[in-house]
Amino acid sequence: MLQLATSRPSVAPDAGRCADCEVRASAICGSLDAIGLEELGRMGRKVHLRPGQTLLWEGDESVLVGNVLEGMLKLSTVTGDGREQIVGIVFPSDFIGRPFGKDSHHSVTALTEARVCVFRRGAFDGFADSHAGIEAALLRRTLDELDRARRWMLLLGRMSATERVASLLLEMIDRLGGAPGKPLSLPLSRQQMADLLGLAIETVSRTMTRFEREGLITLPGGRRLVLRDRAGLERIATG
Amino acid sequence: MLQLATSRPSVAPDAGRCADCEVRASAICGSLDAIGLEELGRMGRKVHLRPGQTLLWEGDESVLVGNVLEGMLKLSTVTGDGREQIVGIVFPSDFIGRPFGKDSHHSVTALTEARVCVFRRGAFDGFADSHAGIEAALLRRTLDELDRARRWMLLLGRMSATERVASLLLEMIDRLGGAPGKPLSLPLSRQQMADLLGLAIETVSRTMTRFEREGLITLPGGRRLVLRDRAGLERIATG
DNA sequence: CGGTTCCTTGAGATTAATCAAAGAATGTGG
DNA sequence: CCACATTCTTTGATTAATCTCAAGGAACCG
Repeated sequence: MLQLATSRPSVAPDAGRCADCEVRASAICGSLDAIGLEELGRMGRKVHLRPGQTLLWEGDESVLVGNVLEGMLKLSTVTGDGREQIVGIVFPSDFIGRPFGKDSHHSVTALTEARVCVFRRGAFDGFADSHAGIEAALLRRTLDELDRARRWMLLLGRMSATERVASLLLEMIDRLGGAPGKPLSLPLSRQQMADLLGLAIETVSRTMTRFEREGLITLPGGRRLVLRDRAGLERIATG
Repeated sequence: MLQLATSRPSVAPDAGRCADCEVRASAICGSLDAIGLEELGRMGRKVHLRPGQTLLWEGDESVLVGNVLEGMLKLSTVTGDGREQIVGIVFPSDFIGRPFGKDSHHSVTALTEARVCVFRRGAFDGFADSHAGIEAALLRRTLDELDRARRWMLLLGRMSATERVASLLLEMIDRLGGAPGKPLSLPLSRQQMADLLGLAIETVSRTMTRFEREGLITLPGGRRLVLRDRAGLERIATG
């Protein structure tokens, strides 16, 4: 919950080899031609983050934006007295940071080892303004993100603890390619699941063991999960 | 909570007089030149909605998008068994509907008398793609909307009923130009406040009367509100 | 004025949070 | 590879917050 002081993210010197970037096709850069890509490449640098390291802090001036190359990161906000809410999880090819805005409304923190391709916000804003394709791609992404955020608002505002946990498990299984019987390694700690679901950690834990007792899942320990009864989970998640 | 069947929205014949549109400067159309504006004008029509009328239904195909000209509308989703969550409130010059997407993830319903300038979604998508300024303006708006949605996620996930109601009152006071001592007419019913805050209607009601007992506000009846102690409310809202 | 809808209030049930402590899992240095 | 420290997870008991159910009062609408 509490963000410990973290060491400085390490910056790789070999910045802008965009042409053979692993997310070239799916990230917003996919909209650029060779010339634009070359120009953008000169502006960016690659940053490596260890789990727990924070790239952007809530409330700070919005200085960086970028694309996730590898790993998962959380976007989170905190109340005055330290209660945390995770407001989004990002995956490779997702965009992070707040372009066209003075400050960052949430922190961005690595959940796993992660690599991110970052740009100075001001430079990126200018570049985007002269490359309509980037803005168009970013618009589509942002609209999707907004849909997701609003769906999550329904979960946070109107669903019971049981429904919330079932929804999250299904979402993780889908996003991480889980299948019945196949063990899946959860990328989130119980506390992070709680912070995402707006619940206490104990409630998440209890709900998961109840699901196990009811034969919906198996928990072989060590943050691993086996799906047993997808239809059952779906019935619960739907309310 | 339950959406009653509503009559068909009435469509005004005098569609496209964009040049003297009341939200011309602040809506996304502000980015267009005279020619683009003329072209867009031919595509749009104006729709009048009475309070409670729904323009777009959750789950339906995304057929319409548009700008709010006058009034307030709510964006809402519903669980399988009918629990409602309001995921956004829109005001004049705000954009509504889901461009570049197959279906609409939430309903759009008038809270007050409202007028909206609407476009067929497909036609708008095409227009936007050939007018970068529109996409740029829409992107900025969508980013702001996403920030708001995420801030609300913190409220829904981590704040107490008391904090939620205080936050909402402050937001309404600010958005509607309230000031200490000046009576303000709330545009939301208690049920709608509850649906926005993820609370039961009784909890909202009780919290408001408690705020009145504590001298933070006065409730002269009839959905009217007088602010008495802004600092007090802010102290509560912050947590 | 009578009907309808909206709002408030009370009592009791229920859910989830909190407090507390024991039990895994993970990592570290010997 | 093991013993120990640390962190994460589970479980239990209790408390607190909010919801639900129920009913009376206020506002609003022909």
